[in-house]
Amino acid sequence: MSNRVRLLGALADPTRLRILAALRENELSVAELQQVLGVGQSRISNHLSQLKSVGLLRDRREGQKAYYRRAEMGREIWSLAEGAASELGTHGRDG
Amino acid sequence: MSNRVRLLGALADPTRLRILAALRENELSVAELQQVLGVGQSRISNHLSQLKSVGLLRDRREGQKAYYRRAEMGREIWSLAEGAASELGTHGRDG
DNA sequence: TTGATATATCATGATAAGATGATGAATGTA
DNA sequence: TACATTCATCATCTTATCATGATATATCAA
Repeated sequence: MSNRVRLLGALADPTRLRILAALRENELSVAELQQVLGVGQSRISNHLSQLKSVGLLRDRREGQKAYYRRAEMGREIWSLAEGAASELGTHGRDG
Repeated sequence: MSNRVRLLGALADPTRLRILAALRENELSVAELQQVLGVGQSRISNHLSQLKSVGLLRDRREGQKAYYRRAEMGREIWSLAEGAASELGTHGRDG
């Protein structure tokens, strides 16, 4: 599948949009994202992996922790992601 | 699911991106889209239905024919859709 | 070494998405 | 009326996606 199609697919999920929104200002570790989003560890980790694989996130290892942050992306992308994320409840299961 | 998430999901498919690209300038009937994309009728019709349901397309009936055209949308959306569509071969099965 | 913590990955099951072929409804024409 | 055309919808199958729980890997501390 083409990269941009995969990128669009990565954006089309409430959990991933919430992750991206949570990382708007700061990088966060996986455990911190678990806290913020209230979802399980493997679930977070898998979504992070997908977001990283399409280039939306980067990570940084520090000891046991992995910190994730937004990658450099065109404004269009973040604008769209934030618009979509804003339609989701901050803790809503879905959207 | 939230409307914007559904919209992003609608964009995350090669066939739908090719439909949107084909409708860049003119409206087209379902049969014309079949010709242009080289895919079956029910497949086109289902994708058109989904694109319409998320607000990306509008349709117009004229006799037996149904003409589809792009709806009014923020430039971000079309820019993203066209960028993604440009990564797909004009007749490629996938991407 | 042992044990705790943080994260990734694997296996499974449930649900959703997409493709296809068949059928149905509406329109047009002879 | 009968038949063709255009499109939508339905049933089915296959494949992909997502959530969950279990296990594996890596780091750190005692």
